[in-house]
Amino acid sequence: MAQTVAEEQAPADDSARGRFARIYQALRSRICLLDYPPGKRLREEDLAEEFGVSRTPVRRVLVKLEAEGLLRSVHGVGTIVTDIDAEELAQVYEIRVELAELIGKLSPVEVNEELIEKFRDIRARCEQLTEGSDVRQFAWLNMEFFHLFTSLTRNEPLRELSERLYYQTSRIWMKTALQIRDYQELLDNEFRTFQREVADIAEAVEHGDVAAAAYVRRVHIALSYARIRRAFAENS
Amino acid sequence: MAQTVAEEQAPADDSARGRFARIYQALRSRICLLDYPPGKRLREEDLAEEFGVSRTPVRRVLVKLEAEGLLRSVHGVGTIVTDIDAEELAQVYEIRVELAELIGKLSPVEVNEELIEKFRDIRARCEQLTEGSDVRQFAWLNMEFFHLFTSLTRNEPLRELSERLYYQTSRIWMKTALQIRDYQELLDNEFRTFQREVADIAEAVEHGDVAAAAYVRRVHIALSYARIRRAFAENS
DNA sequence: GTACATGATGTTGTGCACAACATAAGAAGA
DNA sequence: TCTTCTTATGTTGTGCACAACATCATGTAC
Repeated sequence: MAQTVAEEQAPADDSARGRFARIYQALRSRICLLDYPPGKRLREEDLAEEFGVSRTPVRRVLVKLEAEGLLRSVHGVGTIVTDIDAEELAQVYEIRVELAELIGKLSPVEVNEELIEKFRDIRARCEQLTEGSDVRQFAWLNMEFFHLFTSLTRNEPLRELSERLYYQTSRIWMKTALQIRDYQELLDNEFRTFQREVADIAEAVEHGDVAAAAYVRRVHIALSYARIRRAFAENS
Repeated sequence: MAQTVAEEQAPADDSARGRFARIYQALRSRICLLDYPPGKRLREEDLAEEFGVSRTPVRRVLVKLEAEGLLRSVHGVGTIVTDIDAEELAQVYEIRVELAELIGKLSPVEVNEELIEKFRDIRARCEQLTEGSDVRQFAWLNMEFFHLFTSLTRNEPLRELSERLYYQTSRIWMKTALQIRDYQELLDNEFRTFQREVADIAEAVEHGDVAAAAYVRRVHIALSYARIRRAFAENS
């Protein structure tokens, strides 16, 4: 199964905390990568069986995911992956844009060779994205790059907030893209744009200019949202 | 007990969601108002007994509060109210300052008479804060005013983020204030400053200038943090 | 045929007993 | 006296049976 790619980084720790983290990351990845698309109904017992535990620890994870706005449990009905309507999506993007810029302004890290190397590495892997590539691979790289970008600030709470908003919106972005006619054309275009973004930011980091990198990111987030919004309005 | 003041707004709903909300708000208020100071160890069974339920629904609430950074459960030890060290506090304030300004910029509400009246009302109640007033009353008004201020934006996710950061830091601010020698002098000064802040913001709202109100708020948050930081450094 | 009542089915929520774990006190040995 | 192992105690974590709830199908009265 493809989702093992997303879950292989899970900690091997077998304590209570380790199990919790493993299940949590697995479910969050599946939601983010659309293995569990918005509206999907999950059954606690199925998950419990899959992870080899009872419903109790699974419920713990579900409560946390619900607190983060990715799930919603309804008594007697089920646990449903949340969807986001157009207005709320716009609101979250408004904030994401601002937070992206703040990552370059609040407690930016001092750039060292190791960090530069990480950006070079992911840039190289992004270059391999060709037209017609797997959407899933794109989503995965996007997520990986996001985490690398947030590591540009030492402000841990800011990283947390950004991460939370990212997991709320990136999946909706992807879901919307897949609904569009000729979505492959749109996606190919997004692939190229993403490659330019990664390249620009990587170079800014190499010059030690974290603020510039953040501003590039800000602009790309805003433009990416504007593009898909327009495409959706034109031919949904 | 004084905390009933904070909990009387709880919904009377007796369904599962209603119980959950009631327990959640009660515990969050207690943490925010220092009834449960940082480091305090809670026992699930005590809480269960107090609210007339078993440990199970209580644990649900605790998991959510843990996800929000207010609690931390440790297997075999207990559930502990989190503390925040100086560095993280500074980081959260950095963000709060920026978010306060954003509340005036992203999807501001159009001011109507009802909203103005609410600001007039809380302003009048703040004027009654005299020197030597109850710290608890101050904390409560502060919280109430915070919620009113966040209602200046229609951006719901932004409100949520602001709320989360507020509950994380305001209690630490208060705890720090109480540790300072001659804290009554500091607090009296803060009372007056807070009254000015409320008055300034209320007037900005009356003029329909939400952006100005938000900027005043931004400045006050930053200055408030700077003052207590200096006071703590000088005579802790 | 339609509206409504009633039961069957499936899901999450709750209560409770016990396991896993951490901590501190105490005993045994050097 | 100090160290170390053991044990007692208290806490959160887990598993399981059942209650509460929502939904859909079925049947019945009109």
